[in-house]
Amino acid sequence: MSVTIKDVAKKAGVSLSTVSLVINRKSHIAPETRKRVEDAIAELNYYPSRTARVLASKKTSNLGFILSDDHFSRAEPFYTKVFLGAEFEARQFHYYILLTTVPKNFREGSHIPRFLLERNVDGVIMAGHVPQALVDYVQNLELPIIFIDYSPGRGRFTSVFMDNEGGACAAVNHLIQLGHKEIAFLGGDKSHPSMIGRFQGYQRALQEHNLPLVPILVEDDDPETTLESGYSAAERLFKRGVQPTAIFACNDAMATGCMKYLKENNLKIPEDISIVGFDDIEQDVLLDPPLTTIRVQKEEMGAVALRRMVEMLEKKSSLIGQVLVPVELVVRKSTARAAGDRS
Amino acid sequence: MSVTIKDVAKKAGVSLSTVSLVINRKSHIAPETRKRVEDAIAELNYYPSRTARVLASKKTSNLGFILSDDHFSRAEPFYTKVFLGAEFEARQFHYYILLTTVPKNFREGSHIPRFLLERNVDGVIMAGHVPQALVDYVQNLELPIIFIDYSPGRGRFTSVFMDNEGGACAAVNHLIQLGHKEIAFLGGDKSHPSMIGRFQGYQRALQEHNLPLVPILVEDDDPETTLESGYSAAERLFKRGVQPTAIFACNDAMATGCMKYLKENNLKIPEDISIVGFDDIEQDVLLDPPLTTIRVQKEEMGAVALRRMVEMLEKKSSLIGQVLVPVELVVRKSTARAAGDRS
DNA sequence: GTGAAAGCGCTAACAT
DNA sequence: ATGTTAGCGCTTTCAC
Repeated sequence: MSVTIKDVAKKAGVSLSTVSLVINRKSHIAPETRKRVEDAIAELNYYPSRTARVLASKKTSNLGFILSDDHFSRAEPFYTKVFLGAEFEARQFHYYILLTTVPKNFREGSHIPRFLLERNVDGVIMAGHVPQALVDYVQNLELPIIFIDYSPGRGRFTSVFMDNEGGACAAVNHLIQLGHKEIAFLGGDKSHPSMIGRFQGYQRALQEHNLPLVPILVEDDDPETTLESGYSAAERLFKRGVQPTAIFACNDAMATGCMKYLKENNLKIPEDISIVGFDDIEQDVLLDPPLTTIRVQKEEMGAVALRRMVEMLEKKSSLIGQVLVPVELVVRKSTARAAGDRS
Repeated sequence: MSVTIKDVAKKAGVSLSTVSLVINRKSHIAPETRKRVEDAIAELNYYPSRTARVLASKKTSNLGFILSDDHFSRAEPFYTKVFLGAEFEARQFHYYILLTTVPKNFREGSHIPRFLLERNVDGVIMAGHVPQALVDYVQNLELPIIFIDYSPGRGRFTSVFMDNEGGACAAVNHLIQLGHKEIAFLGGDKSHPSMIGRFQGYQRALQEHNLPLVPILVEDDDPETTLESGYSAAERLFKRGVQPTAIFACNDAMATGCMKYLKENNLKIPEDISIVGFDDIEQDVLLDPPLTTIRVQKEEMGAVALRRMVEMLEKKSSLIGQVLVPVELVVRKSTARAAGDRS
């Protein structure tokens, strides 16, 4: 078979346990002994058998990553990138990630991820909306959990979010600095924490600049936040006879739908009206004009979650709470100085 | 700790190996003994330790799944779905899938997937274009490999493809049955095997119906197959003064670009001209009109690859060759009976 | 600081 | 058909 700890021990002229101690950096080993062992390892190109270590040490060095299937296969690869960020970070800590999906209508009695049944993970990361029944199941196993872009209704957990409020605030500040005073908010799905956060950011920016919150400029009754809802929300907004010089849309999909409406109604972007979105999806640069938006660091969200998990596992520090991943304003061509502004 | 094979043996009043034999369905066990063991397993809610099995049996029950990072995080979740299909299928065979990405510019000296260094997989599946250096590395490890939607230049391998030629042929047949006789081909990236296959399907369909291949109706000089190349290819085509009544575009992105050009030039779809694409990407239904296309079963491609891998592993049958996953015509609103046709 | 030895939970000959 | 036993490659007391 392949080279084992025994071979290393023999080559280095020490015992098995010494090699083990060197590998695991436990207790103190005489520098020269350590060197001999390390040389032997290098020469033999030795990699400890993960399986044997797991069996002997009672920790699996595996992490579960659970997503609902519809989230994962969405056209916008948000969660794919989150996973990528986590997987990349996991390499550093020598964890394997076992990725699996559960049906969005998961309930008691559904197929349970194998790595849970076999108790083959040290912890699990769940991204996006996951079924409560699954959360309960994992909790019963007493496995540490980290949520990404989600937090279950009951219980206290650690969750990683993007900075929705800060991002929205930055977006609206950008508009204000361009001289806009009549800034509409286009939103939807008011129950979603992200959407709530973004609306709060909108409010905060206005407030900080002593601009009034004009209810008639806020259009967020749609239950969805899609391209279509952006279009119809814009329609409803303008049918009210308002004349905003700028619009903050709660995400890029809605911004895109809104732009479609504006164009069809002969409003020039950004000459007549500026618009900024949120998310920085890939299509943004293909729009005409390219959309100013808030960039979300999806990979970083995954990486942060992974580091948090490792902390919980290794330092036993079970600090509970939210982690906010910073976002960033990306200025493209859909925003310009307000007409008539000469500040 | 948790319940072990020992507990089961004691409870069932048999030896360890009997339990092991029952679990692994090897040799024949008296039906009643088997029943006793199975009852004990059920009662104790016993799951064999995967780790211990791996250590004792020399097979990892893990499969590596490698993608290049840019493929995986594309906006169109093609490979995500392929992976999903493989992962889902893997559950049935009790394999874990270790998913990782490599940079597209991977070369000797790059970071090598950990599961390869640690020899912790029984085989590897690679999807999309993967670096030759990696392929060589895996081959040196003497691990079985299956490719999806790709096949390396040198060496003989098993690859899973979609049925490009059959799909293209079905698409063009559909047009012919609608009475079209002047059918243009819009393609690009002539070096890509998929594009070659699709052009062959176009040819075959014409041939089967005794229609001539008119070179001036073929426009495939663009090195890309994007929305933009679809637009410019259409432009070049029509600037030649031809008047096709239908167009087969080699993928939906090009079809979309082509539609944009047609609309700008006041050609009505499908009244004046029919168009069919290939891929069935999610945006198709949002187009105006919704695009008739060829559906590719992405999940099935992953599932097929996985089953093939399991066969290689378990039956040692190393049948080498291509596997074609069937595709399917999806008729929407972009195709209609040819004007003036009354068959 | 280093070595000896007892497992970790299972499989796989080999006996019976 | 079933039991006995020797590992698989490593970690981890416990001596020295």
